[in-house]
Amino acid sequence: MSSPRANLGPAAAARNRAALLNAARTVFSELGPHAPLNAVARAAGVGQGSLYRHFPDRQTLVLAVLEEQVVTLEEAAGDPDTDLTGLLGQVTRHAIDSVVVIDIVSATPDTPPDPRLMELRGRVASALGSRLPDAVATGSAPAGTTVDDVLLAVELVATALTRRPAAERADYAARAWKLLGFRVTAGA
Amino acid sequence: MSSPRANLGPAAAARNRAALLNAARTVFSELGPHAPLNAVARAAGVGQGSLYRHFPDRQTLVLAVLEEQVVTLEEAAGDPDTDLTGLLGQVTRHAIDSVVVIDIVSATPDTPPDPRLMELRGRVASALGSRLPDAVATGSAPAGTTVDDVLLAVELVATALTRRPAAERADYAARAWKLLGFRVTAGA
Amino acid sequence: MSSPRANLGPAAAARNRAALLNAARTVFSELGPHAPLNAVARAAGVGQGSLYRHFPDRQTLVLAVLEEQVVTLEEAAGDPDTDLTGLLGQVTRHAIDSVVVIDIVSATPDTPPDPRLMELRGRVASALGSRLPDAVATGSAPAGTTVDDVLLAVELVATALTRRPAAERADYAARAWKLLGFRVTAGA
Amino acid sequence: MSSPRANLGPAAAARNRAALLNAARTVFSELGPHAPLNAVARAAGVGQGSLYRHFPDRQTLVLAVLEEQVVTLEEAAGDPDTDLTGLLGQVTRHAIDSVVVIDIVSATPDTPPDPRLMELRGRVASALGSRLPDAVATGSAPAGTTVDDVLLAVELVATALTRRPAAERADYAARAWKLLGFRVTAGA
DNA sequence: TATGAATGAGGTTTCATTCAT
DNA sequence: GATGAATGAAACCTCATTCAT
Repeated sequence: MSSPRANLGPAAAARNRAALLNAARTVFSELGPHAPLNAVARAAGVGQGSLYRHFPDRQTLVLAVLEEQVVTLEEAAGDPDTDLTGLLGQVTRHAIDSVVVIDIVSATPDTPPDPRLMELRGRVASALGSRLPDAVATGSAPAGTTVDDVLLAVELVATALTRRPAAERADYAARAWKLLGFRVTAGA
Repeated sequence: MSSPRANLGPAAAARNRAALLNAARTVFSELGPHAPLNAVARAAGVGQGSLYRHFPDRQTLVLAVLEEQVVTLEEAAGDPDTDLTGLLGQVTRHAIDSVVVIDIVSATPDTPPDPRLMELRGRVASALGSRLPDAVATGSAPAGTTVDDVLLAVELVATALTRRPAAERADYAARAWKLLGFRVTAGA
Repeated sequence: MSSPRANLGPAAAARNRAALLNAARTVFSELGPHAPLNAVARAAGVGQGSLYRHFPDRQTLVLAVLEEQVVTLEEAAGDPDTDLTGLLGQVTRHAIDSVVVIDIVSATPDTPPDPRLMELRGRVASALGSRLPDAVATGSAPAGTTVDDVLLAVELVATALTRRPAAERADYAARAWKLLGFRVTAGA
Repeated sequence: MSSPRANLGPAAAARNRAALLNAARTVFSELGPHAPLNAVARAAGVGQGSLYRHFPDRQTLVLAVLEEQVVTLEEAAGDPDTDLTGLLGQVTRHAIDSVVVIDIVSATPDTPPDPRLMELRGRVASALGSRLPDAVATGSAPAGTTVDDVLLAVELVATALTRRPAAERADYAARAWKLLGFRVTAGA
């Protein structure tokens, strides 16, 4: 009878997916990790049902957001001129912007770690690890730092950022990296 | 007509309060920071209403749990034989046990920090600060560490523990403290 | 596993809205202005959530009931053969049937008057005002009566009906209108 | 162990009762007819239990408030110089001040009218009735007014005041009395 | 007799998820 | 494949009432 949002057919699928990812970043960032999923759908200009078709649960949606960030990181790691300091800067920026994602991933302690998350973790390790020796050599990372140490450090910082008001995050991250002994590019 | 829980009268007040605090620790620890408050009441063997009388909201309840821990810390700090390493060990143990409390306190970023939390923070700072010079002198803390640095480190560790399965927490904390350059008594 | 109410899809939306309005009239009339909203949902054969989707709060629900009545009044006012006596009769009948609605609308004195209510009031004023001069001329209303007077009279009667047992309302209204000096068609 | 409010023994009984009545007027007036009863107890500086001992339910408490007002009215009626206009002014003032009481008395339509309320009604009728003939004679009340008419008018006005913001009540009452054709002393 | 904590039923509201169209 | 209304379980919280002291 009426004409709600036009049904653009399959063509809209990709567009919708992208819109949902963007909306997810925004909404989670504004409303926190417990933002109602329908807020994401609304922000994306998409029906509830489409949200669930693309991302059957909260976790999947968040992992997709993370994956985007990892891809970006891998691209940066593809440029031979980028060093650990730069990569960590990028990771920090992501953490600052989408702070909450990390809050949702593995939200339930004592839950078997999500394999998809583990995979992303591995890819981050590769990207950062490729620059670690150089970083240690130039003093951008403490002597004796292992790849696991770097990941641990990233986790400490990213998780802590989760609790800080947006306005303080950049400063806070800077202090934390300093305390940890890493040189990190200031967030853009 | 039926026999509800007996009304033990006002005499039960203190007992109830204590029971609620214990229950809160347990329940939050098991069900996570979003555990329904009625689960706490039930675990404490207390009516819904009593919970709300003693602790008008989640935040207040959690702060009371934290306060207990701070009191313990202050007692430990009263013993001249206890050094920073020992105090941090105790803090870490608390964090491991009641991991989630930190998750709830200041759960809403961008919210003006709760003054009650700030007060507790100050007391922790005093307790730890009193031992800092010694710790730096003996190499238990990195050279140049300030009280703020110690608090930052505690925050990084405690927050990160929040995300780890219970079984891994002790190990995880040990690795983190090592990375941060602090000597810390192994969790009990 | 069980068979909850069938999800009839969006097609049911209009039907649900109507069912809720009917249920609201009935339930409020029977249980009084503080009837639990879930009683309305149940009576309408509709889920809790649907009630809240259509009518986000009690006030909105009640205003919708009132609006229906105002529409009926406007229709009656559209018929040139209807005089003030007839219109007031209709208003009185509405008040008798849905007595409580007026109890809920503007339930909180000292609250800024709801603009939606003001709008309805304006529409009632138009409908009644169009017949006032004639009514004064024929002695159906006291000499010198203004539109505001008519509204005041309606308010006095409608509010008072709120307090009377259903069985007495028609008589009570008749007495009140007589005291006020208006000729009003006996309630149907 | 502690010393809460001192238990002054039976001597305090009368004092408590009075305090509760005062508190009831204030609290109902400020919080509306649904004010929690414990707010009344608190405002009276009296324990919950004492409230219930003196006034086993809301209705009883409210009737006691009304009774006080009726007594005042009867005292005024004892003075031969007071006419209907003055008595109605007093009634109006009471209605304005304690507006809500009438809201609570017989809050449930279709409930058998409370006999205590009926008795008060009778006393009001006597007080007002004694002045009616004079009032009609002097034009302070419409010709042909019966005692029942006066009571009906009082009810209309008092009930309607219930819905008005405090600031407007005096004006509103004046308009209503004028519409009803009674001369009434302006509220003090 | 006064006190005030305890109780718990019940109303309100939200939101993850389903499903007819 | 998209849409968006419907569902209802479940959390939150309030408050009338009881009762040990």
